[in-house]
Amino acid sequence: MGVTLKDIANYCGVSSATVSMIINGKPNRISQDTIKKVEYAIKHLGYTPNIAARSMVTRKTKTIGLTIPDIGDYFFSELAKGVGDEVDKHGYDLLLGNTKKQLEKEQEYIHVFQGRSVDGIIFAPLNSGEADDLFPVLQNRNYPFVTIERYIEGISAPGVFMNNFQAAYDLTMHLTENGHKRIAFITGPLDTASAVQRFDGYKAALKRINISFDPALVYFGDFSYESGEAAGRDLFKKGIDDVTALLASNNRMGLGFYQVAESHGLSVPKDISIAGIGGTQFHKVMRPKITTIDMPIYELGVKAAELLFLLLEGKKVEEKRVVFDLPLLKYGSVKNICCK
Amino acid sequence: MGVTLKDIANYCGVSSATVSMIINGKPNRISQDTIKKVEYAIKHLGYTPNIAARSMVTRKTKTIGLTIPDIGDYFFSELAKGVGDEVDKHGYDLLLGNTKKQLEKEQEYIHVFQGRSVDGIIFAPLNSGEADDLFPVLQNRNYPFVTIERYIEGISAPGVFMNNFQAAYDLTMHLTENGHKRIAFITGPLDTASAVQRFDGYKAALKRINISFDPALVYFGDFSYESGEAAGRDLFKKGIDDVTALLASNNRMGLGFYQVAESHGLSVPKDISIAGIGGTQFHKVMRPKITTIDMPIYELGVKAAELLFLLLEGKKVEEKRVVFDLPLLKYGSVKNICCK
DNA sequence: TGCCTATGTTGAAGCGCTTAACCATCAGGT
DNA sequence: ACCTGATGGTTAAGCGCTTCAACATAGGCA
Repeated sequence: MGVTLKDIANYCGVSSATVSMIINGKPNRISQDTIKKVEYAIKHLGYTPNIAARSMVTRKTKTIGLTIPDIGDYFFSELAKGVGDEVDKHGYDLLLGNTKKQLEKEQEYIHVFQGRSVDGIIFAPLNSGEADDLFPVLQNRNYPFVTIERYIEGISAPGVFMNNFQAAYDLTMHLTENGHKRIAFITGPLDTASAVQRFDGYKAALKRINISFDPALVYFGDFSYESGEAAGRDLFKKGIDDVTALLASNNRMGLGFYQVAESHGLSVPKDISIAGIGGTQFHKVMRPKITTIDMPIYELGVKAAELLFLLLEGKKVEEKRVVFDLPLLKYGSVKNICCK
Repeated sequence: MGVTLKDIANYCGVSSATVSMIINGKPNRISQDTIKKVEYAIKHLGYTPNIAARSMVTRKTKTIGLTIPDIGDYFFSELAKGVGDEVDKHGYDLLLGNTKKQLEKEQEYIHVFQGRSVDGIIFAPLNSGEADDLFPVLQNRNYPFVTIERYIEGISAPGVFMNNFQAAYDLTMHLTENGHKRIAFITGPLDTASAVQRFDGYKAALKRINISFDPALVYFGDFSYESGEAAGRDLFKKGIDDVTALLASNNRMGLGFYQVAESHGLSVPKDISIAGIGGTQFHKVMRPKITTIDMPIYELGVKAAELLFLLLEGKKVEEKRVVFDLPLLKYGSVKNICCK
């Protein structure tokens, strides 16, 4: 079907080895004449190297596998974008495995990726918080891979992480600095490490300034819009009382809470302040703009890929685990109630 | 490095041909004994077929290439999800090419995909509205591919499309049925066919009910949030006058307009009705819920992949171009001003 | 016994490429 | 005339798999 090396070798009256060397820019001594001839033939006949054949012998596919729990979700698609751009920059291609948040699917893709001899794998966070037991296997086989936001007990795989603790801590401190003392909190799904870390950050900040932690102010969410709404409904059913601020473990829940608050006739931030940790794009178009923690999602993806390429180059990477601090973005959704 | 066919052939004391046949479930006469033996060895030694080697001889890679202009955009990631799920269902894998909205990148990926011998390609809409001149080339080579929302002059490639005309038409009619006569319109980028079609739908509906088209009511946008805001600012600078409704070519612009309207002290839909065509996820969390055209983005992706697989199976596909009608979702953002 | 058929398995070629090892030619030095 | 070292190539093996023709064996039948 396609044009092969041999075809253009014949066309030029040289051996296919010669052509191959020219294509790969080998430091071999080949006359400018033949180079010109071959290059012309390649253009003229429309030759594209067969990557499969090439990788059979080089044992490199120039392909990276990426598993994503839900490519339709903004967080993950943005992550994929970061990974993809970096991968592209290195001249590699991306094999995408959408795991639908299922651990089994992820395992399946590990096999697929191995069958396709990808040069490395990047594992995006799995919503469920489960850790794949194939990771140690990969590690033993010395198969290069990088994880994103995966806290796995017992093994320390290379990976990039976000400082979830600091994010929640900073946001809570920001609220208290503005005079808030009774701060409600919506958790993420507490079977995931990142949600727990955010919860811990919230508690630690309270402790820091000697506000005692009140379990009654905690609402258990799962990062979904609906669970933010539910938290709102719960809170307003109980009565707001002295609660002056709400901290959401992510902005999607913050938005859900916000809509419920507004529909209860409350105005943000006049009647209640809202802050949330990022990870969605909603905060970009919310009015008032919500005080939030910005997540460098794209950068997380880029960094993960960078890390993987360091591994691929066989460099001794001393910093195998990169933790991203998350910057606080102050907008109008937090009211200063302290010193007026 | 990995375990090969030969390894397990040796282990079992049979030839690799036998093992290959067993793996591929060939209708050959092989004794249950050897089958059992081989299957055990495969499990035991942890064998994974080398796909590259296989596809060298079968000339099939079980891989689909997908080009996407911006995987970080909700529309495209949802599309990718639909494509991916269908591709997965057929046991194929997905090679993702993020083109960053550049035609050249898309062309690059066409070459990459050919080099990787993908079995077929799916081209998502390119924002720029440009048509790749490699399409005819692919067509001549009989390379299976499917386009999504690409209106290409001169060639009729297989593809899936949305009825943009009908969407704008229906929405406009809905507004007029609610008594609106002066309806402002924000266009998409008019160098894309889909934006033009929506514009045409708007105009056709007006004509249908004998409202004369007023160019002064048209604002030129580019599908971005900011261009919606700009339209809003423009309109309020000129003065609302008798404009009672706004139709946005997509909801992202509708949202931008909405925020500006609210900041001008207008309330939706009391003071102005807003409707927009979908394609973003914002309308899901906007309050009031916006009357909109729902885009079956995911289904679009699925259908595109289905179409491709029909092509791959060599079936004579009579319906090579599928047009999706887009359902109208009526919510509270349109006020009835006709008969009260 | 001889032949046919069914059954189970193998040998070897070849997919398109890379690469190590080898060969030919020739100018220049001695 | 002979050797030497560039210079510019070629040959052939082999990557891991599939596939097809061919082969061995045994049972059935005349």
